[in-house]
Amino acid sequence: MRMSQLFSRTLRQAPAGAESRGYEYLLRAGFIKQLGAGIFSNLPLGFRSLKKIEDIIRDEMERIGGQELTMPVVNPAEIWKETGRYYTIDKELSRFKDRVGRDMVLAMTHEESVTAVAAGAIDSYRQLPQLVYQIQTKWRDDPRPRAGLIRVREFTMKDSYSFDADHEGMVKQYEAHYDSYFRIFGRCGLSVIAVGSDSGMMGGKVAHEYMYLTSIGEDTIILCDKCGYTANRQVAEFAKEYYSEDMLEMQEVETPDTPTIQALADFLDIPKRKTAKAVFVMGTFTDEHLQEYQKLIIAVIRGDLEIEEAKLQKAAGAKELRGAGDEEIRSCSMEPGYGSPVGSKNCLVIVDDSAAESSNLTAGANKPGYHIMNTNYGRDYTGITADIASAVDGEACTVCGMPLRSSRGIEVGNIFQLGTKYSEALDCSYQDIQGKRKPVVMGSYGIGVGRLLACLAEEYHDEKGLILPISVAPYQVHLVSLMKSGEEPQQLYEKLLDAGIEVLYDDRKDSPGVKFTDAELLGLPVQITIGKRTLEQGAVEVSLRRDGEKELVPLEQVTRRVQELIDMLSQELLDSLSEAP
RNA sequence: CGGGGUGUAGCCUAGUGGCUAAGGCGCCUGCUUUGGGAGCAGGAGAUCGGAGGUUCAAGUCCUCUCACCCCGACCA
Repeated sequence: MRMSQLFSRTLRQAPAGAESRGYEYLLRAGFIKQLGAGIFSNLPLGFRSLKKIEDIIRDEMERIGGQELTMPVVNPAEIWKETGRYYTIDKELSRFKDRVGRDMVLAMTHEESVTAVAAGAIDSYRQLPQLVYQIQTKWRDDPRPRAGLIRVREFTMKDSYSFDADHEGMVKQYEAHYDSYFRIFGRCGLSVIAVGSDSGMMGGKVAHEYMYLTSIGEDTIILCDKCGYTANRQVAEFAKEYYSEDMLEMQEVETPDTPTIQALADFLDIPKRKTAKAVFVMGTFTDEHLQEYQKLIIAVIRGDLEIEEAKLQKAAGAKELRGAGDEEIRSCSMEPGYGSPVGSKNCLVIVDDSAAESSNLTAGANKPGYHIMNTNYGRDYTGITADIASAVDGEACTVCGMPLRSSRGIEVGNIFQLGTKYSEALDCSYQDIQGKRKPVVMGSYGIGVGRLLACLAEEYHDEKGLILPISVAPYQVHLVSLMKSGEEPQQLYEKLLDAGIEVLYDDRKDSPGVKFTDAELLGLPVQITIGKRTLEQGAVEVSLRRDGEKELVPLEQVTRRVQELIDMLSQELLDSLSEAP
């Protein structure tokens, strides 16, 4: 490609709102262009990178037996009603009616459609297992898109779906994906870790997320450096210490101006772990007639710990949670700041095991300025016990007991063991060897392609611009010509093309400074500089973007030398694969 | 959906209610220049996000509205 003809142009200044360096460079280098909140165009350079990522994904999907197909972005709402997601997913799922008033949705993922397709295609156990995948546009009307390509509303996702006769088969395909994903991310040059995760709206039990660890990430990961335990904070567990002793009589005490645990502990001069904290939230639930209703939830946890909302939501079985207002709390006979489940009415009580298993905790008296000492779960109040505590730095690992550490990360892929949720809802079944009809057992597996590129831009840049790995850079070579006349640059360009090398040829009439700066901004792995000065020695300069060290290469050896460098860079990425966990 | 912020040319910015809306980058033409974002001269490009209003006079003040960004809620 000639740079003088390139569709996009580089920007000297970053458009306002480019928060991270990776995003800034993608914009300035002309990879992407924003059209609306969370809506981007992929310009030719960005599109080439995305295609390279997609081809790596295709390669690896085919390796584990995947067959590519595509499914429609617009779905009749009917199948989404049958699986219930039409009702359980909120505004994130965009709905509309077609011209005759039929309910339609924009697919945010394709479990429904793939299951409907498979229902017609699969009849017999002989056809199983199956694995199909697509690289398709998804639309999710996220309430808050942000961070450039990290969190968008329209995006390209690789999604694959496995179909098996039984759980064991599904686990096999799940494990194949588990390894395949490391190969995919590795070939793109991105280091990720797999962490146990919440299955969220997908349903199912076992799930992993592939996280790229970065300070700009929006998920919090809990890890154990000793034994390798990793989990999203939403589901991360830790070893809790209980403090059990003989139960004492409840006793009300006056505790003025102590609406927080800290104030209470200071006032009574007791450790926080001797207190019980009550957190009030309103949960939205769906009854058997699919009618929504709200109910106050009081979450009780020992005062030295914090509530993890995702865990609480799951334990309560609520569709969504929001903070409760003071009046809502009082209407259930409790008092904000001095609340406890003792004497509560008309609300759902969820008790963390830390509070349930510890004795004689000081809890609110449900009147301002008073607390009750020596409350005990089971004797003084009841409720559902569950683990609703948030794992934080320094808590003990459940596996090995060593202190846990937290880190920020971005989810670039996920794998779910779905089971039969969708196959049962949409009647996707097969006949087994005994002629018995059974639902197929499914798995679903996603990779955000654009998000992956965004993570790579985040990982691979310096103060001058991008330094994308050779496997995903839009071109392999940036040929910079400083000549104002002469045939040599053009001839070299054609020679490289003939050798099958991907070249971006800067044939513009700009000054050397402009060209070098742009070459650094785009950051193509190999740079060739050809100018009068080099030609006097019958040579060109060749350098790698990542270190900038220049070598003089005779004209007739350029193609071979550049090919060597490309092979070396490619091999490095492949070599790193064996190191994957 | 709550809180905060910003909308002036392709990009970044300036602009006490008062003359024809200013500058830098980029763009076009010509000349010069060519190993690190060149120089000179000339030029194009803005219904100041939109709609109402106040005023002799609105980019500037008021109301409404739209869009985008950030924090939170939410989420892959």
